[in-house]
Amino acid sequence: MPKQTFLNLPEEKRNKIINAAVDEFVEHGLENASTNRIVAKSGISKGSFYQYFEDKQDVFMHLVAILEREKTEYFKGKKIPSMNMGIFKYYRWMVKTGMEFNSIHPNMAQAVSRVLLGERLFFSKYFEDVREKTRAFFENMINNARERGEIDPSVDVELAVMVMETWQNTITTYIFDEGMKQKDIMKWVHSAKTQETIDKLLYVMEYGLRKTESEFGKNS
Amino acid sequence: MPKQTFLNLPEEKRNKIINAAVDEFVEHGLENASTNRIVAKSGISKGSFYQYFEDKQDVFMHLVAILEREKTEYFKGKKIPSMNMGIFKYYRWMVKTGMEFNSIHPNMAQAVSRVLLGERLFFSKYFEDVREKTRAFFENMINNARERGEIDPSVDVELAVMVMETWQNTITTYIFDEGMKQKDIMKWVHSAKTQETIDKLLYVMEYGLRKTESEFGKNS
DNA sequence: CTAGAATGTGACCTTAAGGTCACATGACCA
DNA sequence: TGGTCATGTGACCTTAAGGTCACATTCTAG
Repeated sequence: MPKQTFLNLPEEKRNKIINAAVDEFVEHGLENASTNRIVAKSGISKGSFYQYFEDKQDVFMHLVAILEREKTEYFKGKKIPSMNMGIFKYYRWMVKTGMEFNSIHPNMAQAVSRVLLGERLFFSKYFEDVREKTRAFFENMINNARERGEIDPSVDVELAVMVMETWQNTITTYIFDEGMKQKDIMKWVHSAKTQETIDKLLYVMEYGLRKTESEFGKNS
Repeated sequence: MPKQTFLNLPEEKRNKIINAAVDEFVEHGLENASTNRIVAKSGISKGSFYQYFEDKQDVFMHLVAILEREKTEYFKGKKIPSMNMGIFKYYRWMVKTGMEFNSIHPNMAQAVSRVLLGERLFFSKYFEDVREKTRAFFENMINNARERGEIDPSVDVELAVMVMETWQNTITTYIFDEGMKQKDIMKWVHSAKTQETIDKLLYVMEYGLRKTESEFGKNS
């Protein structure tokens, strides 16, 4: 957390520093952010920077705190549309309100989410072709299933591809995040518990996608 | 892609270099990987490194190519369990076979997936508390819904939390990946098409989670 | 055995990072 | 006005990055 010296600063100066840091994190993430560039952009000296913060991680933590505070306020400002709405409606409301908030504070939200959720080169131009191959494969698979009458023809192919891609990435990440903590990853992957978790995750996707668009329309 | 000089090398030497690079990428990702450390670990000189590769990205690309080739071979080796199985069964088989492959080549697979899918600090120890707060919130929400009889009591709470967390992260990332390309992000977020995509994504989750575990059992 | 090409090497270059500190500047009070 | 204490400053430190190149070593062919 920032030192008292920073909190004593006039708001304008504080904002200038924060904004410079936000820009830096948006562009370079946390690890590759440069304190030199931050001080240059915000027009303070290096010495001052270290009188305000421990290091760049300290700045970032402060940023997360600010965003969290503002988000909480924003949510409080919006009254929940109807009391006792179901869990899914509530979740939907939360996600959408969060999206709205992010679009109001695009830079700050992006800076934080870039660091927390990671910069995934998979989606960068360098790997466009790799990604396109996967997507084309899924698309083909879904179209075949439609032709065989296995899934409803009204299903949104693009959406299904997105879901399948997401699910695959989620499971891969899960396997590495969790699996690498284990001493014997092969044993862990083949264990009943792990397989059950994966099965369940896949069933959530399957049942979610089985519902056709027309059914979505009816029930919404 | 690596230069001819690298391809001429004896296999043993090539492997030593590749393994050193893999270790480096696992630990530091692509951008923070150090060629100095790679050459030190693999026991070659800096000059040689630059005779074999353009730069570290070149090494990484080669690594992706190797992994892709080996994965394709692995999949070819496994025969598909039954012909004409449904799309979801096929997807399940693919995901699981992919998992198996990754657990056989944990380092290489992790190096590549770390770079492509990103190192997400959200899951690091620094942000454990932030993440725990979100998870606790979801858990509470789900438990309440269970008590109100809104969702089946047999539903796996931990799994539902995981799905909700994933879905939220996916949507946030999607908004930034796509939204930042637009000139007016607020307009884009509020556009009918964007809202529809989000709605559909949320319905996939909703219908997926609505199905209870007991039903999973029946249909699998 | 030797000439010449191919390969291997590490000292050295520039650049930039994070971080420190002796000193300059300005605010505030006796 | 003079003195003291908080704040601001940027030259300077170490470290390490990516990359180059003149030279050493090894291999190949005549």
